[in-house]
Amino acid sequence: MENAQRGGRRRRRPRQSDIARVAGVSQTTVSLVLRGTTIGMSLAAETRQRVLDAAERLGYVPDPVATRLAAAGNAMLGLYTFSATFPTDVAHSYYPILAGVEEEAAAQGQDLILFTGSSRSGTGAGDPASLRRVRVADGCLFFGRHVPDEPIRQLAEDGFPFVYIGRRNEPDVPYVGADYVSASAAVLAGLAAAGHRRVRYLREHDQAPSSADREEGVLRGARSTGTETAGLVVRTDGTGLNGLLASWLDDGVTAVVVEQTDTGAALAGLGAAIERAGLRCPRDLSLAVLGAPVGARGRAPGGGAVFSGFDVPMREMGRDAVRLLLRLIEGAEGVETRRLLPCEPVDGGTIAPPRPPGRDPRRE
Amino acid sequence: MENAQRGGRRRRRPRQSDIARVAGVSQTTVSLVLRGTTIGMSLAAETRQRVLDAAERLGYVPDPVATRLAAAGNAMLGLYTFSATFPTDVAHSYYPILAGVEEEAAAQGQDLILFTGSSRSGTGAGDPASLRRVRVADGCLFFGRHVPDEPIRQLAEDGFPFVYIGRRNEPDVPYVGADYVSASAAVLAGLAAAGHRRVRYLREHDQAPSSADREEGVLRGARSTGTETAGLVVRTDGTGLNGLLASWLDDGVTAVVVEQTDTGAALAGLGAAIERAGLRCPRDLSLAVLGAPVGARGRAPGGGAVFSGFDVPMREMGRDAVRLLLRLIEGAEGVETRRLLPCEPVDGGTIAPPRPPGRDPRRE
DNA sequence: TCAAGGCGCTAATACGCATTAATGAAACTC
DNA sequence: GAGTTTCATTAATGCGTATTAGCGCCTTGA
Repeated sequence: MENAQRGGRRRRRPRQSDIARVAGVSQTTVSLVLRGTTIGMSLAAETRQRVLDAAERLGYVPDPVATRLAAAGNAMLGLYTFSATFPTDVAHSYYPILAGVEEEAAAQGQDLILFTGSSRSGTGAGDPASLRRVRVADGCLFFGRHVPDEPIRQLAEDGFPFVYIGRRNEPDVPYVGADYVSASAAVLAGLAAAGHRRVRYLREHDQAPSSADREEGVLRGARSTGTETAGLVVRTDGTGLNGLLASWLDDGVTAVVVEQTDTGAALAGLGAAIERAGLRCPRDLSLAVLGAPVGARGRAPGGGAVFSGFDVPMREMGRDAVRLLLRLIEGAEGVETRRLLPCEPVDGGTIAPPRPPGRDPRRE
Repeated sequence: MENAQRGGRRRRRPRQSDIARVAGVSQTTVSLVLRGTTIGMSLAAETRQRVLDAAERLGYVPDPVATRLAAAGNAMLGLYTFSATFPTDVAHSYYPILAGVEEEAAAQGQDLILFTGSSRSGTGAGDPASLRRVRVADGCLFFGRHVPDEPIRQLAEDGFPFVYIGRRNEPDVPYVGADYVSASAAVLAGLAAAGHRRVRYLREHDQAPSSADREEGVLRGARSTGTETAGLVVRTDGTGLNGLLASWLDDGVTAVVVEQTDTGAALAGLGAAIERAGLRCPRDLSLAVLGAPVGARGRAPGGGAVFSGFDVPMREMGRDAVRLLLRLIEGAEGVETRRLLPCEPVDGGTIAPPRPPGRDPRRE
């Protein structure tokens, strides 16, 4: 239909059969020679040379499309996200995943298809029709905080290979996630070691496995270190943070732990509240961030210090997800299909010993 | 060979012949129905519906490779870069292009295939074989500072549609670039308006169209504003900047213009030298940057001000390149295939009137 | 009643390459 | 010299889709 080659006087690209004619052999022989597939085959050196010469003379280059068709597999991995793929505001947060995926895919000789379906149809991210498109790839990676279960189950039933980036609760769903539980517990341990006993954990309202894991880690860490757990967990939609902050100070809270999600709303809001209150960190209040994306870590309010907490190994998650997906595609047995990667602790400058009891930083 | 289906229970992807069997028609009919190619054909509405139902039920998606082999389009655009696609250090510099491309591709209902030049063959980025893979897409976008000409010419000869992101010198090569010449000239005009007459332009050593354009713009701007052109252009490999800076001050230079490329080496080096010399900007020296990527603009040394200069409309270049490519794919006539987009001037805080003649900022 | 034409659908083929089964010929065995 | 084993090559087929050239049937007009 729109094949440009039909133009007319343009010389058709030479194919194997052209070489075959020139060299006086069959197309099969040409394929064998050029492919180097001497497995179980043997070719006369003289014939091989004739073919190579002819190929050289005609300027033969293999057609990658035909090659892939014949090889019954198209060496393409899909990447599908349930949020719009590249929204500007989360760019920094998800970019390392993409970078890691791309990097490893390239290393493995796979091309990457970015499915843009989520943003297109407008019917929301999980549109089943758009999701089905991923099947053009040999396998697919999924990521995004919130995910529709049903269409995925369909794919799973069909035996289509896929891997989530991020932990999932559904059984039998392969994923590569981050060990938020251990990392969060470690942060609480660090605060306790610095002397903090009254802490608040500020998290967003929504429900996602990664949020649940952080909360679990925080609670676990608090319990095992003697940190108070009453009132520890606080949910926010990003509003009323001024009031919250004030009440915490009234209560003698000396450290705040903040969940960092892709939007970063909680942290940004709290940072603004702290600056408005004229507080300095960590002198007046210690601060820790759970899961700042590597390389996009912000600066603490009023201080310019790097946030203490931990980094999420986004890039490595992307890489590992590709490796796992390829194992699944090749049908490997006995692969561990649910992996949690350790998070890198960050010893920033926002944790200090607590201020003396009774001292109200707002009075100074 | 690498046929993944053998795993056992994985259901093969349904093809048109499967649909045909279920619907009780021929594969041809399935193709006609799904393709919507009713040109000169007529199909019973009832038959059409049966086919559509079967396709839906089986979860059919067309194989992009086979589709291409049969000389039809598959609604996929390629994106190929000659540097590794996502090297960490240039991440911020190229990301907006990717974002723009993705955004527009999604809006146009096209998926995106990321081809990584540096992939399997290991023979380097411009490896011809690796480049040919792009043909599985309907068309392809290219970007990267340095580019091998020959393989591209091959594609062009075959009538394969492609667009460069970034200006190219070769005639007949479609591109979407940035108007560095005008933007650079405008920066020089701005410096002249502030009173600067003795200026230096620091550029990197390599040769790329975008660098040549900036230099041309600088010279043009200098000539038309009475700025000295002798010794204006200085090339650097990033070393010896301390000495350079000292000699400039000796010569009474009051402003420096720096080329910002994807590596940002020149700017980073100069910034360090300025800080080491204890200078403040713009009090002691005015500074302008040619082509800071939007959103990743750094801060001036010792001042914290935003660099004056101009922004490169990377995102818009990405978007426009997609639009142009689609026009080429559909074979539109009379399309302007070589486009330069205007750069956004940035009135930052690093340009001030020159210090009084004879005053040496190092003595203070 | 017959040719002309429209309708609804399919058989056959092309796309370019990889792979398997098979063939003919030469070399070797006893 | 009949049977067996290598060796070198090829015919045939498949990969999944698009397109071309019909085929049989039913109307229509004369």
